[in-house]
Amino acid sequence: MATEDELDRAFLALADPVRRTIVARLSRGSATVNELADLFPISKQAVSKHIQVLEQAGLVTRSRDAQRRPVHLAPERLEALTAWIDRYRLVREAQYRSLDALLGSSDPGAPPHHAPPDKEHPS
Amino acid sequence: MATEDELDRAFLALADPVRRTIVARLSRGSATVNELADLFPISKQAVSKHIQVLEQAGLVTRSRDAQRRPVHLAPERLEALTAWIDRYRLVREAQYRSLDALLGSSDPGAPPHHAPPDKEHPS
DNA sequence: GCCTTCGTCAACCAGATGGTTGACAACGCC
DNA sequence: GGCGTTGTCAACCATCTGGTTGACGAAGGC
Repeated sequence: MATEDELDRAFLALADPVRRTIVARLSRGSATVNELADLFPISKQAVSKHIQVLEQAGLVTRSRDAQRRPVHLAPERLEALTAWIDRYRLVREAQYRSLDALLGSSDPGAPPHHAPPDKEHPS
Repeated sequence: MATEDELDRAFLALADPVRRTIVARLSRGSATVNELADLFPISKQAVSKHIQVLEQAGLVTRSRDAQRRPVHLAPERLEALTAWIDRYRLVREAQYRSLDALLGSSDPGAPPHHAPPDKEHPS
């Protein structure tokens, strides 16, 4: 299970097309900084920073190979993200489905399909 | 399927503990801005901004109820996120598992477990 | 009609982010 | 030892973010 701060960093890391492309590339095998930099029209320093963000987010790891520092994907953290999302997605979809089945259809403009706002925090 | 820009906004939206808490709260039912603001020690204007971020990310929708504007979770976009993550997570874990089974164990410092970096972008 | 509640808009501020360039350390090849 | 390769560190800059406060529009209750 990831801490709040780890979730922060992991989601933030994926909120950038460059870093998502890096993840996609790494899912097909490790790569060096220069190899990854070839994928983008930005400097290798910028790519190095992106990798640091991914590393601090726990999404990638690095090893040593002479002067190279290959980057590898760390799927465990990805799994933690889907776990977080699914916790709320599934609850919600279950509500949708059960009530959609009940109501037949729902007004997309004002989705009622569930109990009135469960005010657990009234003023 | 979500566009790159939509993924950007959705991941960015979840990269904040306040917004994640809002999502968690909404998974148990809709809520108004003031109800959500009660959950945090910040102004309702700030919460309103967070909701705008979530709305532009496609993670929540809003409806009208007199002068209230209830916020509802939109699970479809959450589903798109897990779909994106799983695409790369599963590939990667399949590699891990098959090679872990093959090798018995792997050096965590320098995970080799697959073919040498598939250089599709050599200089 | 008046006032309260709900929510947003605008202006502003401190700090983080993503990019640049330049210098430099580490390693291996000759 | 000298050189090319790989990658990082530091300084700098423009832009975005998350928060504030203050004013204001919209909808109902009285």
